[in-house]
Parts: sequence; C-alpha cells; structure tokens
Amino acid sequence: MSDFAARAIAERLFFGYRAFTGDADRVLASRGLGRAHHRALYFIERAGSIPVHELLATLGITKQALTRVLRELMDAQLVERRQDPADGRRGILTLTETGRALELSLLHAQRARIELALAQAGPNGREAIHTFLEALMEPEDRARIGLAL
Amino acid sequence: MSDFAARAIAERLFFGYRAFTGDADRVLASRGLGRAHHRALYFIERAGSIPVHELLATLGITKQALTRVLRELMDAQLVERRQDPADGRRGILTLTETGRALELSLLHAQRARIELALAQAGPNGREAIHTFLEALMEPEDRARIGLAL
DNA sequence: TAGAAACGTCAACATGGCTGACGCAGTTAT
DNA sequence: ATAACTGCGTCAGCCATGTTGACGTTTCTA
Repeated sequence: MSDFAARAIAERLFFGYRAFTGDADRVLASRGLGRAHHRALYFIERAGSIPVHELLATLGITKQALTRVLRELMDAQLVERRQDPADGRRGILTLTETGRALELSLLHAQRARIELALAQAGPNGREAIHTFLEALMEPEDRARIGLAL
Repeated sequence: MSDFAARAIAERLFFGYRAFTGDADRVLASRGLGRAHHRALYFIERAGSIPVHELLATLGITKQALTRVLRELMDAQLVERRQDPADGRRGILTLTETGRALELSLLHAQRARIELALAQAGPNGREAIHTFLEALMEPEDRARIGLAL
C-alpha cells in the first residue's frame, strides 16, 4: 500500500475521532467530568452490569486509574457497586438512573454526527465501515464486543 | 438512528482508534517520545514545511503545549525551525533527514493495520470509508486537508 | 488453616494538556 | 520615526489521566 493511501486514512481517523469525542467532551465538561468517566459509563451501560476486573480489561488501564474514576462516579451518584453474590471479593458495577440518563445524553451528543456520516457514506457503505473498523481493532477487543476473533 | 446503531459505531471507533495509535505508540516509546510528538512530525512532513501558527491551528493546542513538543523535537534533531523570509516574526518548521525517517517508520508501523482493514472492507468499501471519516470531521479540519468544507 | 485472589488505597511520578503573565523582535499604521 | 500590534518563546502553576510499587483487608480455595 502506498504511503499516500495510508496517510489519507491516518489523518481522517485523527480528525474524525477528535470531532467524534469532542461532541461528548463538551457535555462532560459542563458536568465536571472527563473522557475517562465517559468510557466507564459507556461500558457499564453496555453490559447492564459488569465486574470490576472486566471493566479493567476492557479499558486497558490500571486498577489505580480506574478506582479514581469510579470513586468520582460513585460520589456523583452515577455508578453503584455491589458484591458479586457468587464471589464476595468481586465487585459488580451498575449505573444509577441518573447515570443511565447521562450516558444516554452523551451518546445522543455523538449520534447526530454518526448518523450524518453514515448517511453520507450511503446505504451500502455501512457494512464496509463496520468491517473496516472491526479489522483495525485488536482481536482481543473484537471478542470483547461479541465478534469473532 | 437507533441508539444501538450509534453504539456499534462508537465502540468500533474507540477500539479501532486505540489499536491504530497503539502501533505508533510502541515505536515512539522506544525513542522516548509520545503521541504529541508524532502528531507534530506527521503534519510537518505532510506539509513539507509549515508555519508555526498553522501547525498550532491544525493540532488545536496552545502554543505553550506545542512549544514544549517542538523544543524536544529540535533537541532530538528531528525538526528545524527557520525564519519566514517574508515576515521575520514567523517561524517555519521542517523535518531533518532523521525526522523524515522517523515519521516514515511511524507511518509504516500503522500501515499494515490500515492495509489489512481496507482489504477486509473490499474494493468498493474504500470510498465509503473515506466519505464516512470525512463526514465525521469538523468542516474546518476538512478544509485543512484540502477537502471542500 | 495457610495461601492466593480481588480489590481499595496511599504515594510518587510522567505526559500532555491548560491559563496567565511577560518579553522581545519584527511589522504595520499614523 | 515612533507607537502599537503581532508572532512567538518562556516562566510558572495547575489539571486530568495515566503509570509503578507497596500495603492492607476481605474472601475464597486447596
């Protein structure tokens, strides 16, 4: 593949991702939260409820970094932790009603941009876009969202 | 658009972008540099030579943040600054031979992943992917890489 | 019942952002 | 010519998000 073609993708990913996250960042800033909080909210909501160790693996950060984020989210009454009944050492995280509402509003802040971009790409483009992004991902992460390795 | 469809894109962007940047991050770490240095190298190389104020606008960071990055790149002999002959206040940045070599090796670290992902998406997918990513971008940034607003 | 596992927590540090304030060289307007 | 503005570097201090390493507690498991 030519360097030129690689650059075309690289810069579009850079600017595209920046704009995409920017939509949520504005909402987050008004609540005194950051992108790290959004990611936690997103994956807790996605799973319904999730063990701490799994969220840790998904986010790919250390437990110290996650603990700080979770403490702030729990202080803000957006996330709750309870014990795993099957193994009392494990914590299970869920969103509160307020947390779910915030997560949705963050998603909706990004939805318009996504919708527009998919529409521009045309009805047949959607599958190609999914395939492309899935192929960029690490196999480990593909498995995490329920795709074949 | 359904929340479900929006989430499908959101998480693929998150994991895909993370894997994509991870390729370069590994090379950068071995040189004691970070992602911020890569972005500067990329856009200087892309332009051939670029005024400081334009790089500033492209990266969307403050001059203080950029100055630190540029100082490190110049100390490492990867970037050179000279005066704009037309306006002595302005600085113009170019890469050294070494800088160009590093930038290329960073691009190549990402190229295989991009190539594979484009191949997976099929020959007709490429246009859709470009269109999609361009539509995600801020109009301002589209203009910056030579696209119509 | 000893050891391992799953946390939470404290401390220190790196990176890459930010704001504000100041200085200086060079350019432009009066 | 001189005053004002511009572009840019720099100092200082702060914030968000990540890192390592060490330690303690609770809970399971061999």
